[in-house]
Amino acid sequence: MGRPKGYERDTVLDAAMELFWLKGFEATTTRELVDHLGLNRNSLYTEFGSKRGLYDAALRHYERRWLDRNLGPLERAEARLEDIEGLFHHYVSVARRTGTQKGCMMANSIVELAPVDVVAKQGAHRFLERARTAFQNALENGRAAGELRSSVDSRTEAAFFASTWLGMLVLLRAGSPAETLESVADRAVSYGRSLAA
Amino acid sequence: MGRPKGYERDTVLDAAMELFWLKGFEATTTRELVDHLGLNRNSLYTEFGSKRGLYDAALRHYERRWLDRNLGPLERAEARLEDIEGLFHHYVSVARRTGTQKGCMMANSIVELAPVDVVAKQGAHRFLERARTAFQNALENGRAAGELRSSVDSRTEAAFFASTWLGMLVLLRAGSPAETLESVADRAVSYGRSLAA
DNA sequence: GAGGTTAATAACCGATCGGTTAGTTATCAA
DNA sequence: TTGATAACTAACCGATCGGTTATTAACCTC
Repeated sequence: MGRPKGYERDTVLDAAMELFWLKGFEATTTRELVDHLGLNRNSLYTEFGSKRGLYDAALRHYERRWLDRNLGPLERAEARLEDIEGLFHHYVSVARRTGTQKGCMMANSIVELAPVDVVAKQGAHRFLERARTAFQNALENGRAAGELRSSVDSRTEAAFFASTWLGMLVLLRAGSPAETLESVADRAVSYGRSLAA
Repeated sequence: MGRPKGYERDTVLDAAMELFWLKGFEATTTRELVDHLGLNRNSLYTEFGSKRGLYDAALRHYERRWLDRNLGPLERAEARLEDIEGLFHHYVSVARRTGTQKGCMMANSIVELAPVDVVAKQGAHRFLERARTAFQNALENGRAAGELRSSVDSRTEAAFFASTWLGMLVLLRAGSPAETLESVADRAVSYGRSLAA
């Protein structure tokens, strides 16, 4: 009942994600948002409550839309060392393909908001824990499959992979040349193989 | 001639650096700045021209004040593998010591400004090049001293170290526990040693 | 087709933003 | 002591910020 919405929430979140991803939270104005999102000012506030409410929704949208896709393979029960390699190589291809430099919205959110916003900080910790767990899962499954030496401490190694990956996300955001990303990925991959049985 | 300044430029830059470092460029207001810097509004604009002028000066101040200290050892002609290890361990101790999470102002600047600001992007590339070169210098000096295998590609390895280090800076900014940073540093150090002759 | 309901429109709000201007105060040289 | 210079104070500026408030338009049910 009532007038139907002239927008689709998912489409709006896509556009909001793009804007916040590129420019960050503070530098994105509500005017820009209403101009690009396909909904009017009033609907923005009735649907999302506030600029920050929209940002948080866009960030969750990003997690579903991108992180699930990128980290997903490492989180499967069948994950292996090659899935870690795939992740690193994926970001090299992103660097090679992309024009604009957006990096990772979640990493951007950490840097911009985590130190001064308790909600963002919690989201950051959830994300970092997820990433480390994903790497760890792939390592442990790989070890169970006999790919890795039994002596490797998967939790520690996972933290190392996660940190290198985070660094790549910053390099991506800086617009570093793809060759740099490739160097990092190559070394990360060869490090992973050095853990092999 | 004329009335003497009631502030010292270096003191002002220290305070501006702290504020911009913690909160970023956009979220720091000129009111906050004049409240904490020990100079008045008018002097801020005659001395630095604009909010952005002050930010850029504060960022250069950060480079002198912190990056020179942290990267300096790796840039010496006598730099060795142990200087790389020292850098990684240094950031673990920062994580263990610190209450607030500021990370690295330069890394924060990359994430916040590089994609939408050509000046910031140039600064980012200068910084990243400096970091990679520092690692590379330590590696090549180490190799010349017989510490490293002659087969290692110092440029590629340096990019890898730099990325892992960048990741640590993000972890620091997220307020990750010191143990996480320690895991990363330990693995980075042991990776460095795996390059030994 | 009338009444109820909800979204779209657009004018509007106080607050705060980065930045400027007018006038006062402190120092120097002569 | 006076005049030039430069930094101080503080009031002020238009623009823009995030958010709200009527009012109108589009849909449903009965």
